Amino acid sequence: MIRSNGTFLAYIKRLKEENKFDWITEHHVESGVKIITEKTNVRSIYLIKKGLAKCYLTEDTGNDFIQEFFGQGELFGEIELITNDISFCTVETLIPTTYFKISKSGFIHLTKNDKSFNSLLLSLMAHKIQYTALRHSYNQTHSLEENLKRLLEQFPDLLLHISKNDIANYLGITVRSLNRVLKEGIR
Amino acid sequence: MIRSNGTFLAYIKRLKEENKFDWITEHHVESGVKIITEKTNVRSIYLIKKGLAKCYLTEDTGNDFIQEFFGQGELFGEIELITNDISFCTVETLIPTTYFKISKSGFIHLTKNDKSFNSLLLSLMAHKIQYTALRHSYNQTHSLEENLKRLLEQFPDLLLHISKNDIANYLGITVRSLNRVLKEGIR
DNA sequence: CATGTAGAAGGACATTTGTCCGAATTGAAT
DNA sequence: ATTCAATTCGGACAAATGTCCTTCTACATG
Repeated sequence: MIRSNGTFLAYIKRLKEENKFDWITEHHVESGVKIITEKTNVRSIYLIKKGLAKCYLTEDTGNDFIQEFFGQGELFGEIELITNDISFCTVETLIPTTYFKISKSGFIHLTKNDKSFNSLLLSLMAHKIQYTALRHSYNQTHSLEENLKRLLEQFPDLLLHISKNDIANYLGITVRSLNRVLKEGIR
Repeated sequence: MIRSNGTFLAYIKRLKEENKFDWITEHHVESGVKIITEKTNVRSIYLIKKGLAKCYLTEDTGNDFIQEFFGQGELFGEIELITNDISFCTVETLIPTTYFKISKSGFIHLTKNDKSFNSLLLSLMAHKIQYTALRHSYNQTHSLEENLKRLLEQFPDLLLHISKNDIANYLGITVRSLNRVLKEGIR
């Protein structure tokens, strides 16, 4: 659910502090800002220093599917730069958020010339694939009640930060169903 | 659904033909063979030259979740080698299948010293992430009927190769529901 | 304080999907 | 062709989930 990655963040922080590369910049935005928009070009990679954002796709049905919530240390934009595609999702902040931004040329330079960076990137992507597979497997083979229970155990204060609508979209259900299960009680 | 990747396969074929590395071997197995087993160590990466396999997880409920069907050119095992974890899925052939196998040390050598390989690997993993996100997004926001319709349009002879049980597990439904929708007719 | 508005909650009913089980079908063996 | 076992299919009902809409609540504004 709320993804985070300490090692990668520490590495980028160090790169920036060493001031080797002026193409690493730091930014701060308020809640509700779209850092990346679906179906537009992506020109940089982004790394959350502090904050929370939702990564979602809007389908032709009008429904949103929340892929993941991004927390501290989460990287995004790299997929689009590698595949050379327009973005397949929107990343929107849920609370005031600080992030690092690395330009496309900077990113390409790092992947080609910085072996540590390259290996951290591979690791990060491999974990994304693994994590996603495990999540969808669990969600698809368990009841809504079990899925929600697991989620609340992992993130007890989930409901404080994230609206019910977003949680429902993350689980692929309606708010009505979410309320029902919350009411009936998590046993 | 049936994933395939031409560029990567061609690259590995060439590597093998040039005979530079004796740690690329070719294997053939019958239908129903598990190339990788869940929760065991992975010692190599595997690349399908010709054939078809299913990649699935078995949950504590006893239900299987089929992550993906692997066709020609599909790579697997790389995630586990990168994250240094035991396997999170089982890969089992559905028809007689030929595949290449590259040892862990060979794989690590390639990622570190072969820039073309490294870049093909990054691209392949990025596409896996993108593809998976789009698939689950679609499946979660559309009706069973629409999901099945889309699947059959993409793979008209799906039912010839893959059992209904596997298709149901891929879609996260029961065979009963699958039959119902097939019967009611895809409009 | 009164009023309006937006969002949250839940009742009532419709629809979808699952469970259970018996009927139909297939294929192998005699 | 007949029998048997294994598999597939689908009917009937149960349970889960969605849709629609009303009520409730909180908060902003005149």
